[in-house]
Amino acid sequence: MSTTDQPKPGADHPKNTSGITMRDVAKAAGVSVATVSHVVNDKPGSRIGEDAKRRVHEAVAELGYRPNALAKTLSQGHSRFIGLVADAIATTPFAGQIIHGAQDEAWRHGYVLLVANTDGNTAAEEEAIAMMLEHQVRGILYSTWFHHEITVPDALLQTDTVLVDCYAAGSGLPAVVPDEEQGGRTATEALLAAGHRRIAFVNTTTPSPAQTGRLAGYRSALQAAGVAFDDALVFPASPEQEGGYAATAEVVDSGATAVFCHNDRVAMGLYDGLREHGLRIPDDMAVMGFDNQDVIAAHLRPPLSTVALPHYELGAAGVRRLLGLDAALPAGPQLIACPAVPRHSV
Amino acid sequence: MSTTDQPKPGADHPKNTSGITMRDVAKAAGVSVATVSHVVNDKPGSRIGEDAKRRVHEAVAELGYRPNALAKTLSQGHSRFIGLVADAIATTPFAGQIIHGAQDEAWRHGYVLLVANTDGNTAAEEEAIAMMLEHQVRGILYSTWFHHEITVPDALLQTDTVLVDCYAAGSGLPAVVPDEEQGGRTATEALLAAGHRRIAFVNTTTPSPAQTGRLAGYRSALQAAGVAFDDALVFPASPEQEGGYAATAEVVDSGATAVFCHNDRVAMGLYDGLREHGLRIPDDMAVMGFDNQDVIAAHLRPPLSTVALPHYELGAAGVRRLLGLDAALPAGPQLIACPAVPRHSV
DNA sequence: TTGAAAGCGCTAACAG
DNA sequence: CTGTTAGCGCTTTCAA
Repeated sequence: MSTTDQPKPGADHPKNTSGITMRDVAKAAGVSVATVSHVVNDKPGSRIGEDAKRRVHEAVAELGYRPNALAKTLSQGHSRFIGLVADAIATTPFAGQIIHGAQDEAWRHGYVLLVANTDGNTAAEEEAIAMMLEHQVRGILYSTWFHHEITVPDALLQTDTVLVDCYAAGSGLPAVVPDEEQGGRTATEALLAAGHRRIAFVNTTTPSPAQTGRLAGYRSALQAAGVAFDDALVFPASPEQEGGYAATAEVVDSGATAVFCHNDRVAMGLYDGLREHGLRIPDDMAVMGFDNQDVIAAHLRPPLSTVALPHYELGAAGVRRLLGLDAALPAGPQLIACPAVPRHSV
Repeated sequence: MSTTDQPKPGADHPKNTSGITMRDVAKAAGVSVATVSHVVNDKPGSRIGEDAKRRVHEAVAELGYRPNALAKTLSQGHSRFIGLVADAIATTPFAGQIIHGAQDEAWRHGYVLLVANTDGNTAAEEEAIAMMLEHQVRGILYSTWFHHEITVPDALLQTDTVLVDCYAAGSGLPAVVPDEEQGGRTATEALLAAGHRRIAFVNTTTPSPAQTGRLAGYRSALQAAGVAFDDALVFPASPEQEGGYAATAEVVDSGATAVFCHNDRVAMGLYDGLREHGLRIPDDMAVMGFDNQDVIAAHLRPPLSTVALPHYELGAAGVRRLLGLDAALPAGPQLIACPAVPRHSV
């Protein structure tokens, strides 16, 4: 009597999967499990007779066999899991896009994504990483919903890790982040290209790579265009609608004919302010945003020209980096371009 | 010579996990693997001596042992994975919140989330489900980013499934969806409570549970308050800013003193329109939104009072349902409440 | 061209 | 109280 037909002792868990194993297929096809394994995985260099092959395929179809990925992992010694730990998948659409990009790319290479949210809570983070390690992940993507510097949880060092949308200076860990400076330059260039010379910049008051990077980009674009940088043209504002609204008067008084806003939300606030000043966009004032938050940018009146934060790409590049798929890579964080998204505010 | 010290044949894959197994711990602690298993899992009813226990714990710490969750799954016969297939995790923040809720709740019960995005593509969907089945998931959460009816992919029938934010009429599959009608009622009641009697409703033109449910809620609130329903007070509009903006004139002309908007984006458009009409919110016109899209609602001027779509809760309730944790459940879709989020537009 | 058999790391009887 | 011993489903030599 084979071991398969005697009922397993405590076996009464719900319908797991089909329950058919490779052995069942082997039996049905009249071959050994080794053979089944070979044809199911289409093993290169396996010399299996056409006939046996056919019989196996038939049996697989007949029985509705599904390989058990976990058993495969165990015997092979390495899994096809990639862990993604995020500090906030809920707050903004941003993190969702990182997940999306990571998932698609992982998928493309036969990996599946294990996700965990930590809400920025250290304990949850430790736990999440531990869980991923226990699941033998190929590596971990550690991501944050806005670009900033972090200190790496120790546990991350126990596996291959890629930082996504964040970086850790001395850690030596590979990181993938948006190219804030190029983004700032791109935004400014759009304004310059429309003929503006007196361009205001409403920057955030929050210290961050976005704050310094976008400013640097703004300056470099100005310089490249031969326009002198004027300190009096950059205005600090909280990075939300309220900040943009509040900055309106100053911007208008500065005599600028165009504004580059630190982000789309600021631009949205500014739209309101400008309207109250009786100014039309883009005729009286051109405005560029940043982030390309669809809910906002695409539906303001007029639709907002902006620069996109490449979250999807960050996620995708993160897994490529983890899998060692990208060619020669620079030292330091890998920069992902922020493309212009022209609409009608310039 | 034990089998452990001879180098494995083709073993040269990257640093997986620590690489130390239970056997190593057993050896170091001078006990058997069974004993280690018992203490590591703190098995109830296992009578292990304090001393042995201590030695095992020490060895675990010393060696940095991590249990291999996959091996555990294999030997136990069932995994701690829950699959989440989503049609669009990127487009809106909504799907992200479903993932978040599902992840938190799964976590709470010792499960981990496997996510897959399908972009609504049937082939990707089949593939995603197959992959989850192969990973022996405990069950699958099939979710959509907006509430609507779907037809269930066959493959889903092979495991326990819960529909999240969608439903399939004859399928018999459990579903968890937002209570649109209660939401509509809640929104309307807020307006009623502020003393309004002539309340307009800008509804979407898209047929959906949201369209009919919110309208039903609006009517029932009116009726409960003894206000006659007036067909001339409901206006169709595309469910975006543009729709709300376009509906402004009609709403104003209707003589309504308050409006319930199908969603926050419509409300945002209406804000613009109202402003152009020189009307103040809420003094000249009170407005209620729906969805509670943070980027918008919290930052309009004045901040928008609205009703929240409970995406986080949908995800969480989905896994609870899947795990059979919720008490007696009604036939038909399980309704999740849409709570009011009062701000300053009423 | 195919099969037998030894594991992968862990759990779960069952025997001492 | 603790150790032995079968497996879980699959891959992979190695022999036939």
